[in-house]
Amino acid sequence: MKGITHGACDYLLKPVRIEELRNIWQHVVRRKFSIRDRANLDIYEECNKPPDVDSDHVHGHTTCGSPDQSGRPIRKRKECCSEEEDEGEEGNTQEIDDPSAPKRPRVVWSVELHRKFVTAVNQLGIDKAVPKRILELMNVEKLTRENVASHLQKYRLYLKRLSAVASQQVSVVAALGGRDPFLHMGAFEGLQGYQAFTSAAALSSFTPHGLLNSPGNNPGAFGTQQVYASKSIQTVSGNHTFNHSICDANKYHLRSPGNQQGNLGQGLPTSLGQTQMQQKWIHEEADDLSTILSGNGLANGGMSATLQSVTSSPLLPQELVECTQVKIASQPSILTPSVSSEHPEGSVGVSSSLLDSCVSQQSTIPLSGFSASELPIHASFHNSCASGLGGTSSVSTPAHRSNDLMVARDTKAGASSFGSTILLPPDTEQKYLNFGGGNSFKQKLSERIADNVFNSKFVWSSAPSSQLPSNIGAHHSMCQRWSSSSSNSSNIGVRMIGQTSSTVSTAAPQMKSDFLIAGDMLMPKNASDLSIPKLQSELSSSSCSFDGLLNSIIKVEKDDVSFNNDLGCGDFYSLGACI
DNA sequence: CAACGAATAT
DNA sequence: CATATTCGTT
Repeated sequence: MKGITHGACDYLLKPVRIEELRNIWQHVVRRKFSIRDRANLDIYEECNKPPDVDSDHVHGHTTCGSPDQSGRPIRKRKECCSEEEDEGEEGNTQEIDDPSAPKRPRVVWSVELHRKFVTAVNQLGIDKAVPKRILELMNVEKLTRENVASHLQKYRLYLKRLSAVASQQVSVVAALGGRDPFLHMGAFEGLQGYQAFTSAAALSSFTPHGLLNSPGNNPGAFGTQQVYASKSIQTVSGNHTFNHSICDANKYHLRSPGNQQGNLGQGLPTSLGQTQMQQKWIHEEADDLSTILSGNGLANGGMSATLQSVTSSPLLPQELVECTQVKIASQPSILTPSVSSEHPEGSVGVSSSLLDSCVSQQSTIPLSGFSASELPIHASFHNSCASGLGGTSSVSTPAHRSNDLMVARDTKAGASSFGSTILLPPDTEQKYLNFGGGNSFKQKLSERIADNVFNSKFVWSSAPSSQLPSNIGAHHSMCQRWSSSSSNSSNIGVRMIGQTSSTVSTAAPQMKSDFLIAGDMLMPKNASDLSIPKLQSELSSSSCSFDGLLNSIIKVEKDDVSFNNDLGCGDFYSLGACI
């Protein structure tokens, strides 16, 4: 049946089904589908798409995002065909055999839609989330169970990947340190760092994505975020919070594990003093995270690992971003001492341990206790680049940042690929996150991260960077840059801690722009969503550096390669670990 | 039979 | 790639 070939451009090559042909034909005829401009577009698509819709939207853009902003995402285009009488008329007749009419337009999982989806999933709990229920919760008109199932499949895949990465990194970390990062550690230092970390992590993990996503998704969110953005750190956390709240508010809360509730989050928010809403979110998130973390040593480890992994993981740029943010965030948290008290040492220990391990490895300078979270990164960088670079004076080199960022950015482009690279750990089976025992952690982490990351399709890549050091040789240079950048970031972080956001903003003006770019990533298709960029840029400014670094690093490592494996110190890992 | 979820097709 | 559809299970 199929063998026919299409005339239209693309189609020429592809064999088309009769049905398809038919549909196309119908469209053409009925709709007077004119070949003109769009002609090139896939006819196929035309067929699928609802005519009206098409007309309205221009291809790519329309896709998803733009709609959301407009208000309603394109959920489904339902009517398209049906309405169109095209098929409809003959409809009855066709019903049976004629698929044409029936053909529904493909569901475009706009941010909005996805948001709903995620929310639903969160509400249900990842384990219980089945298409039918999700569909119910989503309560979207034309969505079908199949649609949801399909999306769920993808989503799960995503989570899995995410977890895999995280686990991997964790393992790596362990390997690197040799010591269990999580298990022990200096309690105290760790505390602050930890808390910071935790909160940051929590926030970051969730937020970052949220940011990216949310902005696109929720216009409202945007505005909010922006508002907060003013303060870098706070902003960051706030943003995150915001995003979440906006987007997922419901979701994340889900169930917090029975564990103690973490105060960390609170501490953060408090310090930040952001809007109630935000705080709320933050708290919640933080709580979740903290809870999770604190809940189990493992969990903690897992968290950190996860976070790290996320950050470091090449997979998602967003993730990277998040990570970055996390770090940033962490600092603020650090500021808040009160929080720490509540948390179990273990958690703290964990974080600290991470840091320590990283630090220890690096000979580089320890920024300061608090920066710990960042430190690791630092260290990692050094390590990775390491061999050659050796002790960098890293800490302060703000100047370069812009360059660094650029690099990072470019890198990112390449980076996108990594994700595939990741291996799934054996454990993977466990739902999605394997690490240690914190189920809650798992969930949350997975959820949040997933949410955010999930959609994001980063487009970073768009920026072709001639500059990119694709080669190993470049690697060194890169490293240096990074290190510098990293150092910068760390510095920033530090400053931030001590000072506040202002510093940050100052420090990384350019970053913003880069960031923006990164921001684009979120919604590749929806240029319209762009609104995000501004905010993001602001928000992320602090994080930007990180992202850039991370990304670049990651990418470099990846691209450059192979080294990673050997020592385990591979840049890649180191990053992950440190980060 | 309905719903799932993985696999596969488009 | 992102979705849709198919297919084998439960």
